[in-house]
Amino acid sequence: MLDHSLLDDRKRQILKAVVADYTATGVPVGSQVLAAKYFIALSSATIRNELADLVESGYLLQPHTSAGRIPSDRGYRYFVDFLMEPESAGPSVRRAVRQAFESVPHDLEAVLDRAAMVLARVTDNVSLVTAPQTSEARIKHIDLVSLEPQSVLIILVLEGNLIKQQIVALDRETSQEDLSRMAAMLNQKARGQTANEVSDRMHQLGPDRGEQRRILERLVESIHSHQSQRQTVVLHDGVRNLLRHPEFVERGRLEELLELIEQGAQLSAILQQVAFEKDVEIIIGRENTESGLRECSLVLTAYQMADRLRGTVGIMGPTRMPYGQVVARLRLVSQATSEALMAFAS
Amino acid sequence: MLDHSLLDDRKRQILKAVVADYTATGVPVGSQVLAAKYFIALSSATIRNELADLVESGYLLQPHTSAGRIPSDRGYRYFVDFLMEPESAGPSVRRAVRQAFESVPHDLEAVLDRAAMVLARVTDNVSLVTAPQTSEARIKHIDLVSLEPQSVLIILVLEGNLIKQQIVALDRETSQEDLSRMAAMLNQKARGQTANEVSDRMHQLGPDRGEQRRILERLVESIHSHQSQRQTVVLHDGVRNLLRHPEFVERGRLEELLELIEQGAQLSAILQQVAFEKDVEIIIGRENTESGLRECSLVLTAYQMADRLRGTVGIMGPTRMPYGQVVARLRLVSQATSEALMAFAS
DNA sequence: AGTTAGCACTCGGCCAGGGAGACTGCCAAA
DNA sequence: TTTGGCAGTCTCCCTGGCCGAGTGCTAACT
Repeated sequence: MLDHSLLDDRKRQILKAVVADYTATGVPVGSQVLAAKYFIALSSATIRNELADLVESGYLLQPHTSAGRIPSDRGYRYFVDFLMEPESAGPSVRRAVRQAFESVPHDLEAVLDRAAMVLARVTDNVSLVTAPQTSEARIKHIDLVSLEPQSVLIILVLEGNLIKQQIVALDRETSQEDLSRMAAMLNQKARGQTANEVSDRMHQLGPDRGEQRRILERLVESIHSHQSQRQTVVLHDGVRNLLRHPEFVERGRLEELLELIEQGAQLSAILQQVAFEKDVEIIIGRENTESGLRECSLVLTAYQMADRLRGTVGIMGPTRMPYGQVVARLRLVSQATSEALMAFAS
Repeated sequence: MLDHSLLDDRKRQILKAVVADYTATGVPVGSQVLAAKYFIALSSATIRNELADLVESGYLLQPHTSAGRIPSDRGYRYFVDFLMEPESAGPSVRRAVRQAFESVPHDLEAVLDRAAMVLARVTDNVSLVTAPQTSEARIKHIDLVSLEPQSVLIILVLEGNLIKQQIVALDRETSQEDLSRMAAMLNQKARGQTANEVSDRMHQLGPDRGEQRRILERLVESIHSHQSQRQTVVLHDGVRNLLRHPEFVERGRLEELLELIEQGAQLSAILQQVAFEKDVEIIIGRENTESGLRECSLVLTAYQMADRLRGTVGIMGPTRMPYGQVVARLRLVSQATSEALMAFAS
């Protein structure tokens, strides 16, 4: 709001026009174009004066002397904070999103895959999706299945019907009956607790409970490993869209970006940090700490799977993007994703 | 073998040298370079004559009059069929592969992810991995878990400890006791059969078995959906490596390729068709039916998870690639993958 | 017959130079 | 404060010419 008062209304209108025109055309926009298309009442000379001011105060940049102006990161920031008008997704987009989720199976990963796909398509950018954070999810059910005499399948059902499984080798043969008994006991003790709580309580027990202890350990490990391991994975789609943007002609930048995307860990860290209280979070250009993202923007929001189960969904694209449209479409996809998940995460 | 006799020994040596030099340098190779680096006993004029012959018979191409020669698809084919010498992976590569699989959890997808990652890294190309084809896998165990009164979790353990799960809504409340009884029955009937067999037998039953029938249906569906749906997904890694190859400067070609990779279905179809009897299958340039792959080569082989459970692993890259090296490293990764899977697929 | 030296020729890559176009900044007038 | 006019600046693009690499051909050589 402090920034807000620094610009008078006409400067705001001009900044808005520059962002609008530049995001639409990709060409630096000059005073004549602005006068002709957006400010018929003003002459190009007047606009030139205002543009010069906006450059001086850091909202615009001029690539070189005889080119038009483009928004700086600061300009985009001002735009999304104060100037952007709320848009809503058009009917064809709504239809595309609806259709994408219509036939998707009742399966977490399938839904998230689909979300990534459709989001990439409707925003023409790279989509990013993380699985829900399970550290705080409560355990709903535990099942132990004997596979071979010394091999047991641990099945864990968490809130939101999130299922995790792991195969564990045992030290000695254990019958299905024994396992069932153990499972019943575990269910009684662990149900309604989070993995962390189980882990804590486990440490309070002595090291003396034999197989049950071992299974318990693996169980907790299963939750955590799934978490620390799967969560470094960021589902993504639409990398092909990057190639279409002229800002990624430079090979090096593109390669750096691709490495970031395929590697996943750093991106995951960023997506995890998204403040869930905010509706949609936008990170523009140099606001990114990651050097590879210096010329990119992220637009992120959360989807909801169950009460405390939330994940992040968003897009990555060049700083020059139609923020209003992207936000509208991201919201739409996020909501559709939540609905698709709620359908079976009850 | 017919082709083999068409080239005399010196032409073969020259073709081999051209392939070797071109794959190493990326620059069309001329008669002088060949004479200096590979055939000190011959003059460049002699080589020129031979090169002209090789161009005429279609093994080499000349990009333009005053450039050197490059291998044609036919030339590469001749090379991999008759001239390529078996290589073996170096110690640093072996170490990298070993380490990659050392800490991988006992989980199918984790192992395949890791395989894709390391394969992309050691071959500097895009890696492609499909999950095993489950249509012929036998059912080992069925488990039914009551989640909510009207919601049941179906767990299916296939050969190779391949686990599939699905949540199904029931028409009326069913207790865990009922479900356990059903599961016991299903186990007796279905164990040792393939999904297809269960499906067939199901159709022989009347439509009158109520919930059990419904569960059975879903069970079969679970196997099939997982199959038809997950199998169109091709795990991949190393797209960033594509950017490093000079043959993909053209934006259009790259985009087409990326779409193929991200879409997955067509690639999946190709990978499924890999003849498992062959050791390593190489598809060069225009031998690909898919138009996007006309300037690419695929090098593919199979990994083994259990007796009848096999999947495909391979790489996609420009036709100009060090085939010998790639084949050696692909074999290594395939073998390591098989071992990592056997460890828990018993 | 196969090989070699020599030579004229062809063709892409690279660089400098110049014209066109776009936009600016500034100044003076309204 | 706004506006018209104008000189100045900078990129883009096209052109022509040079250079080097490599070829094909012919004639001589083994």
